[in-house]
Amino acid sequence: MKRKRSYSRVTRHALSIFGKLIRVGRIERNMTAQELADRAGISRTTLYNIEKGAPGPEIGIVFEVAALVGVRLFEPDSRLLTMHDERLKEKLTLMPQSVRPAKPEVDDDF
Amino acid sequence: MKRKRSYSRVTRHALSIFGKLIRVGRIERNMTAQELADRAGISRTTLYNIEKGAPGPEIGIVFEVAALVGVRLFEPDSRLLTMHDERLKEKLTLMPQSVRPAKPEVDDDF
DNA sequence: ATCTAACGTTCATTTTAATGGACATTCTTT
DNA sequence: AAAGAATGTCCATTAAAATGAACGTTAGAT
Repeated sequence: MKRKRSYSRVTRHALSIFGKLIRVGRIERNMTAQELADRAGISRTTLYNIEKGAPGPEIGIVFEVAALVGVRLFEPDSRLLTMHDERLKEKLTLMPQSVRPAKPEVDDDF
Repeated sequence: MKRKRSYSRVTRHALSIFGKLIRVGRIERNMTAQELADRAGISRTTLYNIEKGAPGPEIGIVFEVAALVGVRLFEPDSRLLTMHDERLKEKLTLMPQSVRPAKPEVDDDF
């Protein structure tokens, strides 16, 4: 079966930005593509795809590369960090363990 | 050849947080795992791995899912957004096009 | 201006993720 | 407490990413 996928504009945009951030970080740190690839334990081709903002690469690899060049998603001042792991875990326990879809077809999210 | 990979602590942590954020977002929006998976065009198994914080899933898919439940990497107040695409492109053109590794083995980043 | 190395890009092969099914295990509502 | 549904998790198959080689192009140091 074919599996062609589509990505929303926001996703593509985020990927593009993320790739550029990594590239900028790498150049600022004076690393060659090969060097960074080696340190990350990946091939230069994969790094190329990451910097290009391709949707395919594994998220773990991308995060790893990002960390290597100082690009962090959860910066100290980021709103996302405000809720770090433990907090989220707590919050999660306070929420329903399984979700029951709303009976009526009323779309309540807008 | 074996290709076993290792991920740094920060990477694993970031993945864990990201997965939890998605899960919280999903539950808040009252979606079942199957629903969200369908909307994202992926299998429930993959969503399961994403929420678990596995490093394997494609970054494009993860970003897409995140967007669907309202988790945005580049929030308005995020430092990362301050530099959006165009700015980064500019900055990039002002930087060297190719990096030349420092001659001496002096490790200058610390 | 030249020369070397970093970069952009493609491609066949290898390795791994995505899938859908299946089943046990909780939740949640009745 | 019983039922039904949502979730956790494993597995074989299928589709796609990661790799490394290759090669032309371009930037930057001499």
